[in-house]
Amino acid sequence: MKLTWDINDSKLPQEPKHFDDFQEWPDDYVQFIYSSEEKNAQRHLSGWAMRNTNNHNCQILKKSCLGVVVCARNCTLPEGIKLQLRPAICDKARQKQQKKICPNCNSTLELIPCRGHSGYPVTNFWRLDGKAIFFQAKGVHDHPRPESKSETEARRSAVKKQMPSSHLSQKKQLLELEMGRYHESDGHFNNIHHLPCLEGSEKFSVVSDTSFPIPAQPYPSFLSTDPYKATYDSASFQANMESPFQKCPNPRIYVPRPTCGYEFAVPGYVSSSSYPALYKDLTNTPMEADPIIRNDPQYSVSSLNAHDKSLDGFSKHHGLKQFMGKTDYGDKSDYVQIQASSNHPYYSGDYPCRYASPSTPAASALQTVITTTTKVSYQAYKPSVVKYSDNVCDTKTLLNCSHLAENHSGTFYPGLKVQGDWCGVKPTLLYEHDPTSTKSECFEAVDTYQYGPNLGNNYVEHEGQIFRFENGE
DNA sequence: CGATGCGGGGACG
DNA sequence: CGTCCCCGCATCG
Repeated sequence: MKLTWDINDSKLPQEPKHFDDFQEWPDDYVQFIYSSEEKNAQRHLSGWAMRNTNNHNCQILKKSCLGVVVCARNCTLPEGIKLQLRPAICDKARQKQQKKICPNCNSTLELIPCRGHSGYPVTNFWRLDGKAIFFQAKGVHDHPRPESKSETEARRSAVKKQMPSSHLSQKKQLLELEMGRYHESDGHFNNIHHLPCLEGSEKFSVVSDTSFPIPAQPYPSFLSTDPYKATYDSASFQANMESPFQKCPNPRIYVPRPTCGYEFAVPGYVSSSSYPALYKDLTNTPMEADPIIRNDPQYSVSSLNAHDKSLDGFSKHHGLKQFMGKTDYGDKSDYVQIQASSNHPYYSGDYPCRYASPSTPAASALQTVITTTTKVSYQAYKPSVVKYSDNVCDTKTLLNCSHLAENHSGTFYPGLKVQGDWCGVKPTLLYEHDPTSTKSECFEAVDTYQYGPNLGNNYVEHEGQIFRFENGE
């Protein structure tokens, strides 16, 4: 169906039978047709950092991928995670961004350009035609996913709020605290409960790990209430869910060798504001082994925004589950594509070198990644070899954790309130509560990115994940 | 401050 | 020409 048209065709399919659900992380040579009502599509949004490219064709909007910003030393954060920041779209801002230092090792940050399309950046094309928005992507991202736009925005908003009161010393303290806690909590959902909200309410967003297949989940009915936001979230949500499966093939691309560890990709972004984001590995197995960081989108949990996640959590709480189901068709298409792409010749070469760190021992079961709003996203991986089916298995394993998650919900949730907007919808909400005010401080002084776990977010995410599992079951 | 779009221009093939 | 990229301008949140 999707190959029946090309973005450059003089005439595109009229009145498509159905519209695709918004895909936050399109990858590979894929095409989608969104409803002109879809806000994310209207805004030409993408999880990838895409910048406008002049193609001298006002009918077709072309955007090219900026890649991802990582630590020049490719250092591994305490938990085996790596920074994967979203490149600023604005050239000027990007240059500034690259002058900042890695919060973990103080080395410089590095922009990994995207060369997934015949050596050129992956390109995305958008074209509005009647009631449909045609989307076409060309190329396979040869780099890890950066933090999603929503995560970035959440981080910023959080920063703004907190900045006023933040102090460096406090920030540092917070950071330390988080780290310590982080360690303590290794890997268990339960731990999450224990985690204090370091950041302040605002900053952290938790990212769940999307590595496993996520069954369709019901969406909160309220989503429908706010079409716009709801759609957005749902879209991203779906994307996240789908991505894991779809992209499984890609893992190889990023990480050539099969490893069994968990990988965590944590984009922590802390530029001026630092939010420590705490993330935990939900899996039972801690990441003690060195987790290899992979860039695989699939694995990256980051794809899910805190919002999304929170959304999930909410949905659960609310008992709205219907929504999830809808993601399906998108998945299918993706899945197919993925398979096709699995063999991509691209990247495999460089990427590994750049990104691949020592492989980590395989972790076992579940992996959850929690990210701060800021953007730390953890990615847990399974062995690179993992396939969809494998993921499924994991999922099952993970299911065990569901109860944990629920506990979380009970525990934390209350604390986290959903204020006017949905957490899922708006990142800011997440931040608003911060149980521990102290943490919220961000360090600005150095412009480093911090990462830390966020309780609220974590909570949400966990739930979301749990949810997923349940559904899957 | 940045994200986005737009569009002129230059460099290449 | 077509493809890419750079740059400035403008709008908007």
